Amino acid sequence: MTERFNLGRTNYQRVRDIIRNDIITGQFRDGDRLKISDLVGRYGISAMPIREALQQLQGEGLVVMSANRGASVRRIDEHFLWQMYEIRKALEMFFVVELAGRATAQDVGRMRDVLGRQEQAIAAGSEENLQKLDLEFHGMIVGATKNEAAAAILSRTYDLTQPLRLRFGRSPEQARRIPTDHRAIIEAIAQHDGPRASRLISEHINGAFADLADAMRLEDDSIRKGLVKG
Amino acid sequence: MTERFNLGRTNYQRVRDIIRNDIITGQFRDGDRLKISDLVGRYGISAMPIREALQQLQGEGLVVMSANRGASVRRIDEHFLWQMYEIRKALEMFFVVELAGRATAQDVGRMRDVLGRQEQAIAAGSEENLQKLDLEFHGMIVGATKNEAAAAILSRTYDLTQPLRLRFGRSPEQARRIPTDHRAIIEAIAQHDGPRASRLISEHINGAFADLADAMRLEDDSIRKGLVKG
DNA sequence: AAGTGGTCTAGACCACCTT
DNA sequence: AGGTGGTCTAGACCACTTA
Repeated sequence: MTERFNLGRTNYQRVRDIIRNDIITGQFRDGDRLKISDLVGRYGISAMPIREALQQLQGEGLVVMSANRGASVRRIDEHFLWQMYEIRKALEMFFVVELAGRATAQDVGRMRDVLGRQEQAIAAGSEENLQKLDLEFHGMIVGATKNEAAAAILSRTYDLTQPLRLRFGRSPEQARRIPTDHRAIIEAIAQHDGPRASRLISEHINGAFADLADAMRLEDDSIRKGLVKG
Repeated sequence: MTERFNLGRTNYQRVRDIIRNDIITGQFRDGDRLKISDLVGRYGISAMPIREALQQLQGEGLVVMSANRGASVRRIDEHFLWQMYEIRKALEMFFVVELAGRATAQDVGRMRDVLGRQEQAIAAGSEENLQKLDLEFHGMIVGATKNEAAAAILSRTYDLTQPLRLRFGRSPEQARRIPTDHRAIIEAIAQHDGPRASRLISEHINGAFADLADAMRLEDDSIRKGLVKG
């Protein structure tokens, strides 16, 4: 009997999680080719488990594969970004109405707790934690009615936009707006005011999209003017 | 130079499309195990391309895989079905408001055209066509603002519920309700009445869910009483 | 302890691009 | 034609189950 380090995980799962993480944290960027031969060297396993990992990531939308041409990290332009935020609005505006209709004091307490941790993350200047807590907050809204499938879709939209958020950062005013907006949303939920919560969410998400799209356009302009190398 | 039958498609893509189709049309059912060795025999190719096809289908939600235990067709219980219909409501209630705000006569004309073909499909008793046209109608609402990602999500919820619809069929009254509901929705859109369109969509989808869930419960009861073999 | 069936590797194969 | 790199096969390997 030999030691077990394995815990029921297979190579393709491990590699999938590593590649996903490398994409989300910006190690592989937007449009980068993911060549099997490179990845074979990088991870020390053979081609097939890597291909399987890429197939799954394609299913999650992070990676694009085409026949006989291999894989690359999905390129995210402004139109695609806009689509992600529209999907978030659709899901959250709908689910927050349901939540507001039947939120308990405990639900509200949990949301306030996340809010507090967000304020700490901003004080500590941790964009990565802020992003995680933002998904936790919005996930509480969408998953509150035990709709795990909807929560998974929301989470995938975060995976797709997080690389850009990490890359472009956030101004202090933009960061401070997050807990302010969230506090107002929590109040509306606590008062069982679905329509107001829904409207506040919509405005909050519009603002988040505008901030990010502006930052993107700024970089694009810089590249065009040759100020930063592409 | 030899002849080309290939057209740039690879084995894993072909097999993926075949398996997807076999699931959607009910050849493989709800919960069936998909054993690689069976599929190797069935399709005459080796294990790896089949595994890749299954990985992709897992990404689409049709198949569930677990480490060292292989794949099976996702089992769809009432809770999961309910989640799919909630997601549809969230997407369509949101996007129909946008569409109603700026629908042209041409948009409305195209929707009426689909409506006409639905009536023909019902007259012809073709559940499969009816289902396709239903997705086409709802896809026009969600995709109208060029949100291909949202349209893709909607389409996946159809892939997941269609097998049950084909299995349980639909009473004549249930079938007739579809074009009636759709006509009312088109009218609200034509009059640029977003809130009404949104409410009508919500009711329409609630009705569709209730019909299907009832049929499912009926079969479950029959199995429990031993009237039909499981 | 054997059986079943999923997973991984090495290397052949083949599609597509460049010259 | 040659090069690059994605795809496929055969068979070994290994996790998990049943006896």
